[in-house]
Amino acid sequence: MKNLSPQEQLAVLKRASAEIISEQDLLARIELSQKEKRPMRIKLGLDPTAPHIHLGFAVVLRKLRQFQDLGHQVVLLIGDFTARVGDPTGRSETRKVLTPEEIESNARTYRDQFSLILDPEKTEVRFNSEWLLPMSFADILGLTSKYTVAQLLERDDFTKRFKGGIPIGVHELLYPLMQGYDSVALRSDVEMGGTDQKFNNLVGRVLQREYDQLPQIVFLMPILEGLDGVQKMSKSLGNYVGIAEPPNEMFGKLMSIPDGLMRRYFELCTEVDLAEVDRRLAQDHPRDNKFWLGREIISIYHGAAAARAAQDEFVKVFSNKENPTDMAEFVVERELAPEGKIGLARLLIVAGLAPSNKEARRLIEQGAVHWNGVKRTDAGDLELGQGGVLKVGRRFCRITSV
RNA sequence: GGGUAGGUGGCCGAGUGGACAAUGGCAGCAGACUGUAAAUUUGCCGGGCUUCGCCCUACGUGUGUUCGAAUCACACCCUGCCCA
Repeated sequence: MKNLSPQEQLAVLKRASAEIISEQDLLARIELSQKEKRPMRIKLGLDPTAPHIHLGFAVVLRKLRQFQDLGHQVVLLIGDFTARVGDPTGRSETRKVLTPEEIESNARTYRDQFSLILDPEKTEVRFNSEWLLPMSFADILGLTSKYTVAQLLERDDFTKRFKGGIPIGVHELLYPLMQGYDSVALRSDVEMGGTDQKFNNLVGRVLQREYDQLPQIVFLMPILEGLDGVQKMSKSLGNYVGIAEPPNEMFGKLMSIPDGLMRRYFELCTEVDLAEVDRRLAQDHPRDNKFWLGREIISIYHGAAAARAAQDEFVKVFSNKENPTDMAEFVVERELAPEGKIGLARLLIVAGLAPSNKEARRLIEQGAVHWNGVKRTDAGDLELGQGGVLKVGRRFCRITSV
């Protein structure tokens, strides 16, 4: 793939991208890179607190992987400094400064996590405290003098907050500048991000010019909607599919996306030809198409065999209402069940199937709880006998007693 | 620095001395239906318990007034807006 012409590279890269600022610049930079035999430096900024990669994040990472396959250098920038200073929600706790050892161990964690998609050999991991921490107030004034308040307020969310009377911390105003300065420090040729990063990434271009560098190309990927189909996929919203999740989990979650989102997922999460997708979406049963989608995505991370098995398991459990092949196990200690009996509500709690007694009783009353396939609506003592399968809503747990 | 409005459960947002664990909406959870989709519909939605009931903790923080406070007073903290 390395030997592709600049035009061909651009064609590969454009697939599923949202916006490239600008395409001409990118083409020219690729040409420059070939002429100078110097790989382009592709920057992606990351929040140090999110080492759990989901499909939405993978959209960007898989694009980075393409850059690598085309022979370019990926630089993962961990915003450890930015994160420490930044606390938009205004919690009072200040994050502690990382020790060199912690930084090193974090860097390893990142490499491990990201190597599920990226080629670790071609990935450079950097932390922005490296250059932001030593800056003096004079340095900061120098940096801030290169930008105006009006320019910063152009950012959409700042404008909204400003007009809506929602507070904006001065330090928040500085974020875009810090991020932009990262590009200067890294001498990045391309900065990758979701469309929500457009403003920040553009600041990098301006600052690079100020520091006599070629402005980076801003390469934006679409933001993938989460399982709810409305909000962006994110860990904190809980509407995500992690790429390291077990195949069965992934399959189940993917089956719950709205039908209308299937094409989008095909486009952003797989390499399947979109013409083929459109053809099948138009004629086949949505359920079958969603099965197909699930298999395609899972194949990327777990292989085709695992994907197939995940579908079979899904059919077994949810279509045929059988017990899953694998389920969580919980052993009831003797103290908990003196005479082989335990309160059902109590059992749900200790087995981690309900967060509180109240919630457990609620679930029981509402008919969400089955013991060995029989619905139990009594929160009272349960005869454990030889043990059995406890089902609460969609979750299963195998119970055994000692 | 002055004036003014405000801080309520995951979010939005009512309540302005007792009937308030706090109307309503969203989100969430569970049941029915189904393709673990959508739509629809029903119930739940702070916690504990010996659960048709009882108890504890909660309405920015702290004190106080009251038989009784989310609601009143005082102080403090925080935020918006206007003026300087």
